[in-house]
Amino acid sequence: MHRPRKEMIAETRAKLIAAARDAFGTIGYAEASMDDFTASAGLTRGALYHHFGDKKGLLQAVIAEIDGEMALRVNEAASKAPTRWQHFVDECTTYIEMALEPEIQRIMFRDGPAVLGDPAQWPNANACIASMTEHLTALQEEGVVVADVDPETVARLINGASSQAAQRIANSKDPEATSRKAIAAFKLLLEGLRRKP
Amino acid sequence: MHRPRKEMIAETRAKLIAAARDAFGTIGYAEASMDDFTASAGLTRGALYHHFGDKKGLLQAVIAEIDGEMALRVNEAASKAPTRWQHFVDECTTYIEMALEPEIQRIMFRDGPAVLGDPAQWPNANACIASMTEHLTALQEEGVVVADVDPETVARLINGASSQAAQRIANSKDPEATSRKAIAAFKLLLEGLRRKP
DNA sequence: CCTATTCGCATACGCCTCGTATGCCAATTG
DNA sequence: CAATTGGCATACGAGGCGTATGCGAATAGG
Repeated sequence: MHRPRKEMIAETRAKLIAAARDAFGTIGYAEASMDDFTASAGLTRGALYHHFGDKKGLLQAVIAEIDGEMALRVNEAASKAPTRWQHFVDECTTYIEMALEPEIQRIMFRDGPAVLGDPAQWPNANACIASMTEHLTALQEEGVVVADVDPETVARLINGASSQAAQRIANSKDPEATSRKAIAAFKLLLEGLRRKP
Repeated sequence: MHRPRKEMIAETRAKLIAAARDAFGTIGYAEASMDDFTASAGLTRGALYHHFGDKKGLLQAVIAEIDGEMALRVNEAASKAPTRWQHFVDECTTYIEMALEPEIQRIMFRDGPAVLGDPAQWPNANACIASMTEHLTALQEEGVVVADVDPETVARLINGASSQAAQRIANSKDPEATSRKAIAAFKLLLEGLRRKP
């Protein structure tokens, strides 16, 4: 092995991110002790500060990783739709479904915004929004969606509604029924975007 | 004065809530030192623990207070609308406008959910949602809004979209323009709720 | 091949914040 | 007027964070 050094560094970073992701996703950012989860990765806080500056920096790295995964999953799930509009709707519902997962909900929709502020201003963590915005723009050009509205604004509104819907479903006593209700209401709101014939 | 005791207690509680509200709303919940803001109210943490149990308990009290104020303001602002649908729309836009205020944004939409969890499960802090839900129900009975959708679910989705919209506006370089775009997109989504003739 | 230097990471220290246990004094009660 | 309640302050211990410091291994230069 010619450069075990670089590999070791990458491995250390990966181990820290994985351990932090697990801790943040389960007990939450505030409750996660840096001493504890670095130890669970066989490291100490020294490595953390060296690579990420502080706890917030590590959270950013975790968020960037999750965001990338979400964008991949959303694109994959929606790519089979027959029409572009359906593709867009699938994208939104997939987004809600992902937001149901405790780890994503906690890190991306709760602790993340609380610690790092407005998600719209996160660096390298808006792949999903970017994708939705693109589709909305294309739909406007095709005349499917009304023209006089800002695509990214709509994407953000949808994003906000999704996270609420997901929280509601996740905390519901009957998640199945709540999910149906939420998705139905969601699709109704989306209908408002379509051009009337 | 026959019972200065009860008055003093109420005053202490009020002072703690006011001091905490100011601290939470400016520097944020996590950064707010209990020693600091109790001292700024001329008290100590002893009083805080006695009345509210812990820091979270005090946050709950602050949230309950703000929620009550928001509900009042929303109802007042929207009560002049000529039609019930317009009333409902005004309610939503007023909600967005309130969410622009840094204190409300920070406490109600960021730190609150991060510390206390799903806002839908907060005790005594859903007056706004309740009001919107009522109006949606009435609109369904009048045939203005499509019937096969759950009012509270819709109200929650709107709530989520509002908070996103507000954050976007607040962090924008041109808040005026961003606000117009957000409100326009928002109204468009609401149109999806109306029954097609 | 040997030396010098870099740097990844651990260790050690002090500060701050929180939660609890304890104590005091004023207001109420009889 | 004595007894008691309870509102609030003080004191203490534990744990988490950030910084300064140190060590050892991998690299680069001769």
